Amino acid sequence: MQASLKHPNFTSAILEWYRIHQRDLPWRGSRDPYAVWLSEIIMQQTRVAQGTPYYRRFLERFPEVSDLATASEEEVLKLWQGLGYYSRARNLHAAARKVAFEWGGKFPESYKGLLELPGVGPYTAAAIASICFELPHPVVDGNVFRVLSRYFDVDIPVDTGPGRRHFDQLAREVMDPGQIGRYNQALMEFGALQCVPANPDCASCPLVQSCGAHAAGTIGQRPVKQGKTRIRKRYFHYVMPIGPDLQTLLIRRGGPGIWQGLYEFPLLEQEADPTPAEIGALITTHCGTRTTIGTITRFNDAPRVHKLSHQHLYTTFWLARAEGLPEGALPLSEAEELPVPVLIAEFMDTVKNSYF
DNA sequence: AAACCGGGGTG
DNA sequence: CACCCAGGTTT
Repeated sequence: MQASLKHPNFTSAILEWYRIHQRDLPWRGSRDPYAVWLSEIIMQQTRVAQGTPYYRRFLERFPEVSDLATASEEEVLKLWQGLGYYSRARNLHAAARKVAFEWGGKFPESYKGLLELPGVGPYTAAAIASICFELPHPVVDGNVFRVLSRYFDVDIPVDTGPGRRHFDQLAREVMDPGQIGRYNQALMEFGALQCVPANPDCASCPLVQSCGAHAAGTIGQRPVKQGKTRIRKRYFHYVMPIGPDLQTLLIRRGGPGIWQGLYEFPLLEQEADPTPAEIGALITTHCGTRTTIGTITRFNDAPRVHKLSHQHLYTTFWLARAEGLPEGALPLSEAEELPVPVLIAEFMDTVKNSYF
């Protein structure tokens, strides 16, 4: 078994561990750039268990990159709904169009070329280049940061420029260029299953005897991160207009900010409860002066807290009887065809079951 | 360099 | 509750 020059022990142990413990994932074994790219974008900052159903649905609906390229962005976002980080979906669509319409349906076969795809950064380019084309680029993801920072007991923060450069170099030194695709997947799999973030089972680890952090007792402090993420509180008041024929209105959210391209009900962002006049003005803004508001009822007594990574959304839903809604108004059944945030999808479900 | 971007799982 | 997840883009 060939291995890296500088740390053959580490490299061969990872590969041997992988031979025994690797999971049977749907995209594993494929060297088709489209399938590998799709899996990598979906799995960015996403657990395998959460992303796998999406991967299957995308590949079934879009068997080839041309199918994805000719679809509407709205359909792509709808299929992405619930997975989060929706810029991934918009970039996925844009990248597919680039491959299909500018590059003749063929993915770039170099690291630099792959980086030109929107949504493809250093990690994803290295993953595709190594898995599909056996190009000697080490992947450096969250798993790799953790495994290397522990094995070499590195206390340089991983989320800094110097840290990034240090771990890139380290990853390069321990890689096996002779089977780079397999090795990259092995290292990530090792991080995902063996060298886990909390309470790793070091007793069963094949590298325990040479692990720096284990010897130093610093396993729980690796990797070092400096990032401090403050959570912002926001107060949303969604007003769902309901016409005489139970039609409603959804608005496409623009940028910048969360949920770009997704649909939501007319929104007032303020802490205090909106007055009937404010709700009327909101509806007028979106529907024009021909629309009139009838009874307004508060749907949820206490604000529903929707938690994102960096924001807590304290949300109240209001139902507003309305007449003279514009042409764009939709029956609820059609509204469900549009891509919406999970918060809105859950509300629409509740309304359907309790109100009508 | 730092901020921003989702939703869900886990201890 | 804090942390993390097969990260990338924008400012």
